[in-house]
Amino acid sequence: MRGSMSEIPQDITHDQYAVRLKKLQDMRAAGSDPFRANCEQTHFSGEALKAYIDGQDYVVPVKVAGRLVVIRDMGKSQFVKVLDQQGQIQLYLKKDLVGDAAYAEFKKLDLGDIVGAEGTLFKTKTGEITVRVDKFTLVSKALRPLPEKWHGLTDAEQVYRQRYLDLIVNPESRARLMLRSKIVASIRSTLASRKFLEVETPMLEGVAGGAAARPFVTHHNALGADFFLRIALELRLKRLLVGGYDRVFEIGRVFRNEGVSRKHNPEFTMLEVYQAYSDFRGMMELLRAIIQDIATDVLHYTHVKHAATGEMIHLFGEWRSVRYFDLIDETAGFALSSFRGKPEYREKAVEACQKLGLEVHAGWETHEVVNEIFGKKIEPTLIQPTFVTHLPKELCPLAKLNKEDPGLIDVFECIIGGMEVAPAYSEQNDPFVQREMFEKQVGEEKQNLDTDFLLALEHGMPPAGGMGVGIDRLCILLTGAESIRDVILFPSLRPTAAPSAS
RNA sequence: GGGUCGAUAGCUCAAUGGUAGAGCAGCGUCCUUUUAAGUCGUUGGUUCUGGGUUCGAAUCCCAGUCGACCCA
Repeated sequence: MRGSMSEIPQDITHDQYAVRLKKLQDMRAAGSDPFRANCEQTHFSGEALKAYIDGQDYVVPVKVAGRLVVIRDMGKSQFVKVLDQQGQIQLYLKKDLVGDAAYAEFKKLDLGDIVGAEGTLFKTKTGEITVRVDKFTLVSKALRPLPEKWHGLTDAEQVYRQRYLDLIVNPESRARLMLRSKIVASIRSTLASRKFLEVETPMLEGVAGGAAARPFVTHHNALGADFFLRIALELRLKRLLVGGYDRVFEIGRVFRNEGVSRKHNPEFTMLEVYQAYSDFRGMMELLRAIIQDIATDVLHYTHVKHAATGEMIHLFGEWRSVRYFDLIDETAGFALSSFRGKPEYREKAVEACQKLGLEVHAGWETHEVVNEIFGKKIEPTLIQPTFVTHLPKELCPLAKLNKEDPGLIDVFECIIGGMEVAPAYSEQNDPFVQREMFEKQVGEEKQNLDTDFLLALEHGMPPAGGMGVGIDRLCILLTGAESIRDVILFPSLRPTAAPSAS
């Protein structure tokens, strides 16, 4: 247990917390408040750096604020750096400029303290634009020390549990997670420019539909009812198509009660977008636009490096489009698809898996056996953006069946960097076909049948293209991250007993 | 759920059964344009937790906690 205000360890030089606490108490005893309610700021660091007029030292006045992350004490002058949202800016203090008393106060500041400073911009003899400080104020005292300045914070657990420390000392984390914000903002702007409405639909659902996944269950006390946390946005957004909102999207959290891995977090962010009077081909164009707008406006790159292979992924130009079964046949080494619908199809599919060294589980449906080839042998090899089309209908019950081949559906899976980034469909709007496919999917578990959604479809839903984009995976891809945890500010971890803050 | 690896000072890391160390941070000193500033001195340890083996355990064994990676 660390010392409270009333109990400071005897030897305060042994404990950085105690040293800082003592300084805080001294300040309070002297009548000054080290935790201010406000602090005037005219410029972020980046704006201040841009405000400097070349050759005009000590002319442009600025007020900046941020956390002290570097202190270089030169005796009667100091160079320090503060960190704010835009990055770092250097401050320069001279004893004869701020006065003896203020200078002595400044010397008592610790790394991690948050200060406000006002002064004028100049360029040091080594060329760094710096604020020459006339006045400074401690606006928040840090009682605990920062992690190491050069190596930063590397302990994965602490990086995730105490993300704020990671953001302070690891610039690459700071930049990567900020990039995520900008990516999401760019998506919103692309969709808004195409007249899509952003909506918010329930996270607490009576039926968790729209995907095949195990939901989290929670309980509403007043209603005396269990709710599921949503696993997809689809069935709600399509009701809005019925309601006459022709272009809608939602960017929101969905929850799946399944394993945790480098590619899976129990809660993750989905973009789902629906456009009436369009179809899955329209979604291809939309997805390209979304990603290419991000590349242009946020990344300022036309290609990104695939983290695992180092291969360059080209985001512009035409994207490859290929039929699911063409890829399957090619990988199997024979025309497996020619056996579709024939009695020996399963046998041939199992044979193909065995040839490829893939394990087949006895309980799998035939389409699952075939999809094992896709998941294990094909998807990981599709590094360049690829639309895989004409999937077997069993893989998705919400898509329109293909006119020429009703065993297939009018959909694409967009694969980039060996990862499924976005599935899109021509949406099923025939209430009879939809009911049949739902019933096949839920089997005996009729309580999972969203009959209210089927009722909505019976009122008529316009033909539409729909698409789901896994925002986290897209960010992994575009930021070159190695794990979903690196693009989520606070990834899910096993709870621990809360460490005492007192 | 299974396997492998990891946890040592505030942070980054050493120490292969025999006195737990270094760098940064901290504390004290010198230094009025520094760039991981420099200089001299110096404090700081429940070696993740609990058992066991041993004359002796950070180190070996068992169990647990948390994390990372791989597999399901």
